[in-house]
Amino acid sequence: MATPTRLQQEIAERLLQMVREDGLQAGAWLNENSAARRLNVSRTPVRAAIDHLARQGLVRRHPNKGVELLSAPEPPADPGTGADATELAMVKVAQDRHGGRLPDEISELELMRRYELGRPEVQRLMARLADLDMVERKRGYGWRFLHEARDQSAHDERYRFRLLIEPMVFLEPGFLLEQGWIDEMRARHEQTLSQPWKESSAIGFYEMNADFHEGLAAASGNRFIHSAVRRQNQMRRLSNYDWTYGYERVVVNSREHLQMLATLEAGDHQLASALMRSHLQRAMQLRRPDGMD
Amino acid sequence: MATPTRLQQEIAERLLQMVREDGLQAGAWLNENSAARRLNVSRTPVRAAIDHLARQGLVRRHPNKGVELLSAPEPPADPGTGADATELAMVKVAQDRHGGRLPDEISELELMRRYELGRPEVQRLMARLADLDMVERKRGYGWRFLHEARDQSAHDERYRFRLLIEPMVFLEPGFLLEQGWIDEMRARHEQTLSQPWKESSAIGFYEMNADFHEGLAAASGNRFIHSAVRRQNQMRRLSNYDWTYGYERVVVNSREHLQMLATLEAGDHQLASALMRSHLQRAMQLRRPDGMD
DNA sequence: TGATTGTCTTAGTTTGAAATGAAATACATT
DNA sequence: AATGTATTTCATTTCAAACTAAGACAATCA
Repeated sequence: MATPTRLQQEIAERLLQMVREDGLQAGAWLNENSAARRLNVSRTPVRAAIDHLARQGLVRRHPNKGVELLSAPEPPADPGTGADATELAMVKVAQDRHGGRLPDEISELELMRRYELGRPEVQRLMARLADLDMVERKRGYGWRFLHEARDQSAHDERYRFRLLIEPMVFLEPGFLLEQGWIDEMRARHEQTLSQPWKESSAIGFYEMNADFHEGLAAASGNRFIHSAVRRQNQMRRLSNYDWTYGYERVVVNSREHLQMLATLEAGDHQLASALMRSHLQRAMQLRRPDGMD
Repeated sequence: MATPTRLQQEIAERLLQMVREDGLQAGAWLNENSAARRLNVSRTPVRAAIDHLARQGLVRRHPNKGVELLSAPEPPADPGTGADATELAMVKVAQDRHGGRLPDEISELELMRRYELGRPEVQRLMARLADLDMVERKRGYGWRFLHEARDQSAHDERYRFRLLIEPMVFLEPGFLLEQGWIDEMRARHEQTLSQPWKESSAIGFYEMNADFHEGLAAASGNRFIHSAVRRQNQMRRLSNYDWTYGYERVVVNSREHLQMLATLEAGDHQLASALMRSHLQRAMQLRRPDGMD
C-alpha cells in the first residue's frame, strides 16, 4: 500500500498535469472514469494514484461522492523528476563510463553489484543502452562499451548527422505546427530567460531544449525523422545533464529558439530552415565532447 | 550435445567464413586458440562448434594433434539463413500484422500462445520490435502496434528520410571505402545478374541490397549515419522478404548499384551522391506499401 | 434513473529463487 | 605449443508466488 508503482507514479503526475492544463482550481471534483479513459488505462491504477495524492494532502476522498481537489498544484519545481529509476541508472552508468570508472567490458553480475540493482533492472538498463548503441552484447557473456569513453569525433559526427535532418523538418510536405505548442514553448523559453540561473536549472534547460527539437521533428509529420531526433535526445540526455557553458550560452540558445518560433509563425519555412542550420553549426563550434546544442 | 547453441551456431558459420576468406584447402589444419582469439571468445564454444562441424563431416578431429579440414566449404547456397529464431518470429509477426491477423493491442501471454514461444523469447521479440518503433508498451499491460497495419504514407516518409541521409554519405569528411569491399559487392551483383531468377532468390537479393547501403553508410565514418541506415534495413527486413516487382526491377536496381560502385572507384563523390539521390527517387516512385529501394 | 464510486474476480505481469547449462579460465597432458 | 580436462563464474530458463491491472458487478448518491 505504501509502494507507489511506476505506473501509479506516472499517473499521479499526469493527473496533476491534467489539472494544470484544464485550469482546475481548489474545490473542483476529479472523476476516476474519465481520467482512466483519458489515460487509456483501467480505473484500478487511477484509484491507487489518487490514494497517493490523498496521502500527500493534495486531494481528499469523500466516500461515495468523489474526490475533491484541495489545492491547485504548482508547476513542478524540478522538471526532470519525471525520469524513472532506469533512466537515473542510465545517467549514472554514462557518467561513470565518461569518468573512466567503468572498464570496457563488464558482466551483468558486476553491474548488479556495483549499482545494487536486481537482474531485471540491469537487463532493462542494458537493453536501453544497447538501443542507443552505447553498449553491445559480447558474443559470449557480458557487455562491451562502444565508442571510447571520451570521444572527440563523436561530437562532430553527431552534429553533422543532425545537420542533415533537422533543418529539413520545416520543408517536409506534412509539416504542421500547432499554435498551442508554439505558445507553450515561447513561455518556457521566456521564463528561462527571466529567471536567475541556478545550478539545478540545468536539467530543466536540457529538457526544454530536447522538447523544442523533438516537437519540431514531430510536427514534420515524418515518423522516421521524429524517431531519429528522439533517439538523439535520449542519447544526449545521458551526458548533458551537466551544463558547463555558462549562462551566456543559455541566453544565446534560447534567443535563437525564440527567433525560430517567430519565423515559423510568420510562415517562412525556408528561413526557419536556414536558422536551424546556423543554430546547429554554431553549437557545433563549441569545443567540448558531447556538447549540447 | 546434440543442441547447437546460438553462439556455437554462429561460430561454426564464422569458422567456415574464415576458412573461405583465408583460402584454405582440404588438408589444412585448424587452430582452436587463434580462432578463439580472432572471434574474441573463449575456446569452449569454439570447441563445441568444431564438434558440430565434425559431425557434419566437414572436419575431422585427430586426438591430441588438431583438427583437419576435410573439404573446402562452398559458399552458402542460401544466404539469409543467418536469421536467428527471433528474427524469423519478427517477420512472422510483421506479416500477420500486415495481413490484419493481429489486433491493435495484445498481451504477452496471447503472443506466447499464438506463436508458441517462451516468455523470454516473446520479450526479446517485442523489445526488438519496440526498438524499431513498430510497437510500444501500453501504460498498463500489453503492447500496442503503432502505425496502421498497411500504411501508405509510411512508404513516402521512409524514402524522404533516406533521401536526407544516404546521398550525403559520400560527402562526409571521413568517407573511405575499401577496395576489397567494392570488389566483393561487384561480384555479388554480377552473380545476381547472371543467374536465373528464382523465387527463393528474394532473400539473398534483399540481403545484398541491405549490405550495399549499410556498407556505404559504414564507410562514411559517421556512426550516427551508419546507425540510422542499419535501422532502416532492419525495419525493411520485416516486410521485404517477398519481392513482388519482377525481374526487370532486379536488373535495374543492380545496374544502378554497379554504376555507383564504378563512380566511387573513379573518386567522383559528387556524382555518386547524385546517383544515389536519383536511385532512391526512382525507387520511391514504385507504388507499393513498404516497397523496396 | 443515471452516473459515479466501492468491491470483487479474473487475467496478466513481475519478481525472486533454484536448477540447468554454457562460457571463461586455469591447469594438465600430449 | 597445441589440445584435453576440470573448475569456476556467469547467464538463462523454469517455476512458484506475489502483486497489479482490467473488467464486471454491486452499492451509493444526486
